[in-house]
Amino acid sequence: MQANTHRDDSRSPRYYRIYQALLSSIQSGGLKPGDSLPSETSIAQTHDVAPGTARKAVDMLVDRGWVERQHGRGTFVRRADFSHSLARFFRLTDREGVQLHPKSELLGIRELPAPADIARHLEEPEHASLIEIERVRRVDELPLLHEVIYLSRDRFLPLLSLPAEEWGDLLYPLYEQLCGEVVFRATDTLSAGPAPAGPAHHLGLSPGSQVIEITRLAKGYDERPLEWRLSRGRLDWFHYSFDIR
Amino acid sequence: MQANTHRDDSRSPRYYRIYQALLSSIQSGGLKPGDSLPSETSIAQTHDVAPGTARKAVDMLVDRGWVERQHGRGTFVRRADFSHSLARFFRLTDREGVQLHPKSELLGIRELPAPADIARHLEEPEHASLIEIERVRRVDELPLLHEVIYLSRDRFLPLLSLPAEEWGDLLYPLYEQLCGEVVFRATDTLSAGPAPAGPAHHLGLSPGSQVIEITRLAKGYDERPLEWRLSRGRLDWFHYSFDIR
DNA sequence: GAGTGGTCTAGACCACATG
DNA sequence: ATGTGGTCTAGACCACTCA
Repeated sequence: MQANTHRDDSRSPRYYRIYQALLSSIQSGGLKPGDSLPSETSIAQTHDVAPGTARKAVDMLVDRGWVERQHGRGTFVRRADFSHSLARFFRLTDREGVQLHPKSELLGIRELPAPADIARHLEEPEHASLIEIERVRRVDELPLLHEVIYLSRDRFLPLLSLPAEEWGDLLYPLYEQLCGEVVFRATDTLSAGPAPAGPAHHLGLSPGSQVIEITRLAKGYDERPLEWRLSRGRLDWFHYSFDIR
Repeated sequence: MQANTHRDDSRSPRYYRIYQALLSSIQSGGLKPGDSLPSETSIAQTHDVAPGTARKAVDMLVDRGWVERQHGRGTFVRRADFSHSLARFFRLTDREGVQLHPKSELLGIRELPAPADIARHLEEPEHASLIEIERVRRVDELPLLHEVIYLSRDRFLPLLSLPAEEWGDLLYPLYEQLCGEVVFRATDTLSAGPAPAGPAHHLGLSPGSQVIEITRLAKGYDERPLEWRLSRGRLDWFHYSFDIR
């Protein structure tokens, strides 16, 4: 037989269409974090292509960080990992370069009607009912960040009845376990501005001091906004480096 | 014949060794930016592997940003591209999100013996002779960044005799054309601190105002430090966003 | 038309993980 | 032993660029 049965109407490459098909079943939630993808040979069979072509589609998912290969075991949908996001902007390592983990202190949680700008970010109707969480993150008792977090009340209702003692250092596992909402990606935006009295106080600054502001919009698999937060940090703790090319 | 003549002593994969060979000839300067790589078929022949294996090695170079494929023409060593580095930290887009290009104004250039910390960064002997360049970068006449740049006097001598009118907006092309020094990568580090009188004045601030500080260490192909610079910018212009996972 | 990269096939054998 | 991913072969044809 001849080598080429790829009788394609001028569409995109076959590996690319397979990549898209797999990706959309991850994004739609059909394949959840930790789930295993079909094996490469079975992907090849279902899409009627050679194994190498199926493999190339999986390669793309790996390159883009959607899945992770484990030799001999399979290929698995990755969980989002934020351990190197925010933290990287601050001096969170000790003198030997070891990563330090900040502790979270819950300052308060309440319901409120959505302010206009936050409603817009969360794609909620104006005055929709939101949950506001305020907390401080510390390393060695030194206040590193002051955070205000907004969530849809309807989707995160269980948080309102969680006793203060049971709030851990990380919120996203709580979202997942209590509310079934999984954060998949986020956009952080950095800028600077004056700190209002409350946050300034918690950071040990006088009101109006310049602070770094980090806003985050976190989204689920389906690209639906889940969380909006504003974190403020002391300028003298701020530090970040990265490589170019 | 049998499919497998890859009688490998348990070393790394063949595509990986080819990748390393190509990379080292880029890093050593044997292949310079703009040069074309050997074609994939000729790479396969010289290394005595199947075309697919050679291609995979080139894939790795492409993925890591060392080279660029041009369909039908060849594969070429990339030039470093800094257009999305520093600039991205500042509000350099207009309301429609179009990228704006800052103009550079040369404030001064002089020789001086290397201060200890800068000598260390540049891996030059203490008190080695350096060139110091001071400039301001503006968008629409608004001062965006104040920069102080340090270079080895010996390697960048031609800059000292360049008339002020001939300094363009970009330094790296000058380095390459006049001095034969090519910047290949850099590390930027962000932090904040008070501005000395000179920089503060140029940014329209009072001395001691908090500013964003961006230090950059730029290196050549051989990883030898070429340039160290300190850029200062107004906090109220500072803005950066990025995606996580 | 010759040469380049881009896609794809249909196999092979190896290394690793698990029951 | 079976199934998974990892490497590799030896071709094919297509799409693009350039002389």
